[in-house]
Amino acid sequence: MTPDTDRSSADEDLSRRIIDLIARGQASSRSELAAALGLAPSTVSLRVQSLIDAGLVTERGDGTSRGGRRPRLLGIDEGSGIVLTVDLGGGHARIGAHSLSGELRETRSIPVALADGPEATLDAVCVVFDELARDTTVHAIGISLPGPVDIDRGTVTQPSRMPGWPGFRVPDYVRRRYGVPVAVDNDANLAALGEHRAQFGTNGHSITVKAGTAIGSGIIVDGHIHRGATGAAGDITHTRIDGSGDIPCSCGNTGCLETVASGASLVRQMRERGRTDVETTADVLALARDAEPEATMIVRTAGTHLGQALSGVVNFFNPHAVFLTGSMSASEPFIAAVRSRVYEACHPLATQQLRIEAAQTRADAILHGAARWALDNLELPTA
Amino acid sequence: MTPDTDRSSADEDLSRRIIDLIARGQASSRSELAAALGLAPSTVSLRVQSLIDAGLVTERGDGTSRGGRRPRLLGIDEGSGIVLTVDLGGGHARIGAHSLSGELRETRSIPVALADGPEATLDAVCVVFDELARDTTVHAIGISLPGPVDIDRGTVTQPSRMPGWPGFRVPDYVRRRYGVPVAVDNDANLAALGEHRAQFGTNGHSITVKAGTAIGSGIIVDGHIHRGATGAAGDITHTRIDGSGDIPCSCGNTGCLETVASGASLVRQMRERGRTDVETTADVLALARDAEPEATMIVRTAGTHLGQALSGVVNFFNPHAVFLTGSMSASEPFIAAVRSRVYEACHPLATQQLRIEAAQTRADAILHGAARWALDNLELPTA
DNA sequence: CAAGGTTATTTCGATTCTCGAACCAACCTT
DNA sequence: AAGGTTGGTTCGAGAATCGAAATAACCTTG
Repeated sequence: MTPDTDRSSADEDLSRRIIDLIARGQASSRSELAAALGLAPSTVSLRVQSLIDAGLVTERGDGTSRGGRRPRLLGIDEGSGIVLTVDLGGGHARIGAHSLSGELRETRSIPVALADGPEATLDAVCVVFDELARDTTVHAIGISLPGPVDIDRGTVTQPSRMPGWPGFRVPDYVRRRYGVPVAVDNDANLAALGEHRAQFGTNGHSITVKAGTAIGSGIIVDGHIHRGATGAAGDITHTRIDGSGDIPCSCGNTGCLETVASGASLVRQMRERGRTDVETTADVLALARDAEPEATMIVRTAGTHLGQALSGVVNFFNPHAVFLTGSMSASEPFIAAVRSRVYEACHPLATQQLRIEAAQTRADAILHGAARWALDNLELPTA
Repeated sequence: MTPDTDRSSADEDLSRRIIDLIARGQASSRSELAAALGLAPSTVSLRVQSLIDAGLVTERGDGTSRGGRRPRLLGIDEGSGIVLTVDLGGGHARIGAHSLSGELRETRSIPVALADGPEATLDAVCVVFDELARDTTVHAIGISLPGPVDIDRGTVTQPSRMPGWPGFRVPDYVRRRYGVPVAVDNDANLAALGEHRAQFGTNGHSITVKAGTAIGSGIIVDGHIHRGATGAAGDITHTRIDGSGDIPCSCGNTGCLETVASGASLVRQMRERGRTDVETTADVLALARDAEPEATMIVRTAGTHLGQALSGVVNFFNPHAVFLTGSMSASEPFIAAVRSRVYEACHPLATQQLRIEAAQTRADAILHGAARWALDNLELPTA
């Protein structure tokens, strides 16, 4: 239970809402902003001016008249600086440079070994950061870490998987180098944030499921990441699935979703059926894409199982949308099976407005989310 | 997706936080408030004074010195007025009078027929309200309705169950009579709010499950009710339970939690075993309390099934606590079974701080929640 | 028991944010 | 060209907060 440590003052909030409205194209002039925010035109004007002075917003010329003076169009100042992000994975880091509106402008990929410890890993990333920021200024940095993260401290919490990392304050280390706000979170949460904000902005509830070799999810409540009491929220991989054949799971129980719907389990199922040429999730998906009957059936069944697990979650949480990412989300039969099962098993009131879709932000969902999260933590002018 | 319709201005928020801190005993003097809120002493002093002037806060004399001047103790002004609440149920209405700190001072119960329509029902409730408010003023009113509610309009949304109610604006009708803010929500949400606020205040996440003849739940995210996209959140009764015997459920599917763990299903199970003397959930619980082996076993099994359903929810949502209300929550074997299954089936990180307990607020959880909700909607002085 | 340190609260300008009303700017229609 | 319409700014007023200093009431200690 966190105390009252609002990172963002109430005053910064207005600046943030203005930027959000502009970035999402929901308001493009001062008067539209005033209408959308319900504030006096003068208030908005002053704030917009300070955002322009800070290099965050810029004027884009005049719009078309609606019977009177033409509005002066506003846009995010794309030229004044960038946001840097990195998605730290097992063997490599994916690095992104974004415009101030969050748009991904450039990506790089470098090999990293997390086992070398945080300093070595982050130093390697910073080399690329420096390149990307060569002739521009950095406004904020967002970092995605694999596994549970303590947001307030910016540390990895799971002692096991990443030697040297637990307790190491990632934001402090990186901030010392760039002097800008550094925001960290885990990959599942950031993918969810990226997709959600692209679709709904800072309203609404959604779940973003990553279905690949493993299965994980991130939860967005009212436009913000729900991390739960211990930062463990979003774990759906150990949901018990009926009729799953009681296959033992790494967690010690049997019948978990993971054992029947993860990419790893699909590979296992194919090999059990004699297809020893299959070695990765991608192999299974490739076969299914070629309409190989057995692979297609197995992928569909996995979708049904995931749909079964999601139906419980949808009934409980009643989101506006469920987004699917990860390699398996590229398979139409998979998505169709998920959809079918959820709509069949859920209460009509819960599905009446529910969207179930492949994520739009695709492969770089995590980088998009990291950029959003970094922008959420941007220091903004207050008047 | 609701637009920017903050019911409570940012200015009222400070007053609300001050009252909350005082009511929960987390601050009892101006200086403690200033420290807890991170605000200047002068700011707090001014606001406290206006709350005293409004009759919401009062001075309770001096505290003990800690080496200097003694603090002037603050308390909620219990004498200046009350909050009225009503829990509208199928055959009767439970009515409560609360102090301004939310404490339940007096309860009444009257028979009502919801089928008579909203006017007749509410008029009957108001007669009791008038009695309870005879020599005092009413500050706010909270109303619990059975079934889904549109919070913004204050209407029942399900066309089926309550003839004459759908579309009827309950708050408007009652407000015309008393001229104070009237807040409505459904029973599950209010029970959850009442229990959560009593335990955690406006922080933290929890689920409150009502296990009685039927099973329902309310969700609290960060101290506030999570209603979901269509107001349907909290539905766990149709979670599919493994090894449940595929009993058909009212929802059209089979194997729902409801078919194996609801009070109604316990009665059915007992009768199937030849105990035709059992007619209600209470009968089953009475037998279990008397250590009747079959009843005890059935209750335990129901607890295990509920625990199974909750384990999925706990992994996903990662709450600080799961509270149990309803008649079955009085059974220790039931709670023990729930606990046992959840701790067994959940990821350790999700259960590491998890509390699973019978609700403290007991029978009047809904009235407590209605009072909290009403107080959340109280109109407060802004300076 | 008086002096000096400590804690609690209030007083009092200064600052910041917002508003509303008037005003200016730029456009359209006729 | 006149009058209406929309977009935006200027400016004084009001509200909320702050910081610093003043005041109040207490404790400790020589």
